[in-house]
Amino acid sequence: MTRTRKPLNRQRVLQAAARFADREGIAELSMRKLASRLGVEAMSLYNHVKDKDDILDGLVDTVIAEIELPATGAPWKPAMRRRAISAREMFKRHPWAISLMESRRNPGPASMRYYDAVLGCLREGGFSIPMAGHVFSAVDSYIYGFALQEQKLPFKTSQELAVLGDEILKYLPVDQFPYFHEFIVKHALKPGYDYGNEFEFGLDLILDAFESRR
Amino acid sequence: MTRTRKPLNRQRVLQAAARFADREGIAELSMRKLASRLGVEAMSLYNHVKDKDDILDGLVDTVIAEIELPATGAPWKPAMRRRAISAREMFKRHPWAISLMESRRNPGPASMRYYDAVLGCLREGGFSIPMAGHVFSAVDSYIYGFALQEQKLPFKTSQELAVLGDEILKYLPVDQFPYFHEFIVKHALKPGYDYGNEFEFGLDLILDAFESRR
DNA sequence: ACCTGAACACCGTTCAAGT
DNA sequence: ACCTGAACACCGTTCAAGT
Repeated sequence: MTRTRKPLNRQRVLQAAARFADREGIAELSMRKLASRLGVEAMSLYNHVKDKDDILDGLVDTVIAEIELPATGAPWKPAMRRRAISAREMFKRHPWAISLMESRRNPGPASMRYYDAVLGCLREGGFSIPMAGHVFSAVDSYIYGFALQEQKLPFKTSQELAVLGDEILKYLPVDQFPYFHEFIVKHALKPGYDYGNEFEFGLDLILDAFESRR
Repeated sequence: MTRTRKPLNRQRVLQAAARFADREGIAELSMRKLASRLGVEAMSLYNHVKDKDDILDGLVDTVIAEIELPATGAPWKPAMRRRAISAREMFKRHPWAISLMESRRNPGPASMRYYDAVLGCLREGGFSIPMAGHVFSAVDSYIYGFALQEQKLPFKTSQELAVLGDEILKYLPVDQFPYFHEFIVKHALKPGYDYGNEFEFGLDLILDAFESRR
């Protein structure tokens, strides 16, 4: 009995790798498991990608491609705002992406298009070259760092925090950590607290500051 | 022949792990290699740490402890500025730290002290609790994200870029990436360009913005 | 052209056995 | 109390052999 199957290719390998990482986490991703997900042996993957590093580089470019590009010629501020929010949503969908960004140094085509579109939007929006560099650096640093912090937090909302509740206060003696204790009790535990809301506050603060310096 | 040697302990294991990561990179760190660096077999490490995750958690706390804490009661702005610069220098010393921050979720004592000191400096500096939360979130996001970007860059200065030189321009056709091309040729390749200088620009932009909203 | 079995040099971790 | 040898269940990658 012969089974027919779609032949593999680089793109199908990368798509499967992204799905796997979404579900199981990037730490679980191995050549053997990925291959078995594709109904094939690990060694077969090497016909379509160079090695595991190549897969990881490819994954970074795949997720960068999901970020909404700012339109060149559109008003720079709402355009930057939208692509920042779009980037953050991508990091929420693929929590493993942030750790991959860090370790990968080879930009793929989607990353190149991203860089060009952001710089283009800023240049056409009236920023000098050095100033466009400042905006790019500050805004992207903020996006990546926020995504990293959001992921690192053991809780995101007052509800999640309330579940930990007394547990967490035990590790937070008021005499040793008075300000941290105050922050948790008087602020983060209050209904409606959601760390995620901080994102747009900081983003708008940065964008406003650049607007007045343009 | 019996060799006497200092008995191991958790702290010595963590110190050796940090030195190893500084020299060889975090990806190279294995229980076996670390043990051999300490003149012992891998299994011995399990007498002093729970497992490899415990070492990684410990490493995060070790490097956080290297960040200069803002003094409570000191003027908030220079204090925030100094600790931000101190944090960035720590990430330069330990490039592997940023990737570890991402994956670790259990804050150790040094991280707790850090949170408390930063919040304390802001509260005593006249910020309301929610505003202190805004500052903390924005500034720390910026620090982590900048460290991540700096590490991801294939070049940091115009000199390093000049070495890549034509190599890089080959992958950057002007018709396909006009703005990126412009940025590299007219700005980043100019003598004196150093991406590291962006750090304080963005930092001061954020601090100034918060000052006017305090 | 694509896939595979066997092999190599690694991992983290456990467990019983040593001192 | 601390260290170790052997073992287990994994890794990524190569190579020659299959179709």
